[in-house]
Amino acid sequence: MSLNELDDEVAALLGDADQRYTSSRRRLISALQAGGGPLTITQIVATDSSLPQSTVYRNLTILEEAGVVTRIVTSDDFARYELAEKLTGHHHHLICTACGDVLDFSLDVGIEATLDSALAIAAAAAGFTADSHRLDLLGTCRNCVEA
Amino acid sequence: MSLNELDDEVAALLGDADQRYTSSRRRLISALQAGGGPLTITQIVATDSSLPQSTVYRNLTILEEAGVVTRIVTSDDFARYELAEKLTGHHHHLICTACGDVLDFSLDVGIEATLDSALAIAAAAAGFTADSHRLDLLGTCRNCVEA
DNA sequence: TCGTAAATGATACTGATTCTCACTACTGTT
DNA sequence: AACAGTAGTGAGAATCAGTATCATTTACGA
Repeated sequence: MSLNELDDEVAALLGDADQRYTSSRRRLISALQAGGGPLTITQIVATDSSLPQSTVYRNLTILEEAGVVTRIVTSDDFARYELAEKLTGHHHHLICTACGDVLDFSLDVGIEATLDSALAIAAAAAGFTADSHRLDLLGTCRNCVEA
Repeated sequence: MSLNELDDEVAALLGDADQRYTSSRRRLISALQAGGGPLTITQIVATDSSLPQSTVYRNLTILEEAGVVTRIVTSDDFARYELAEKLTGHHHHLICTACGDVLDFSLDVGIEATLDSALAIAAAAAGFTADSHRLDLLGTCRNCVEA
């Protein structure tokens, strides 16, 4: 998705939620797109220091409610945000247990399909209504292995 | 695993970590086993009110370092703990996005194997050293669907 | 039994996140 | 183009799950 298409899509989603696509929110989206993976609030503010922390927190909450971004929680103390799968496509995360960094990766479509049907069966057995799945790989990233 | 076998295993793991298997820790393990899924600190204290909160926090940290329990973080504000997979076997979680509750489920061994090999390939491609995977199903539990 | 080290638990503290609120910037109307 | 009304902003205060402190208690080994 090009930056323009992304912008249009974000504008539409915000419009549906009766929210404006303000300059702060544009800069936030732009920082997230440049990030190449989920970012912490600290990373976002470091990327674009014109964004005050309170604005980042507030707008990420609004963007999440509008379905534009997704909040990712790992085991460390910092929440991370990335563009929603609606915008970037379905993917998973490599979570480094040493430094906390998170990278994206995708699986073969066939495997996703196999998984989805197995999960649907398991969910039904528990009387659970499934919305989505979340698959993360925990380990050590290239940088931390070398260190 | 019976309660006695579990006790022996926990005692061994704590011994390896130069930690004692004290009465507080026994009660903690017992509460976690009775829980049938990951529990929050609040739930643990509610289950066994003789356990002070600070002791629960401290001992869960120690038990996690000893490999006896695992800390689970979902999107709500409360960490949850469950017995480590070493003790209960590999499994996954159904996470209710309405009430935050977490239930256990398992997948067919064949599907786990397929998944593991696909993940190994993806990890290698990213220069990532994989330790384990985490697969959760997000949705609405039976109670919340009815409500 | 004694001495030492570990565990306990009430309480104080920390820090990520959320809330508050006076101020600013839009948007649509006349 | 000025106006009124509404939404967004951002600095600082408040919140609260989780962690650290430390005097007291408990348990192990000699």
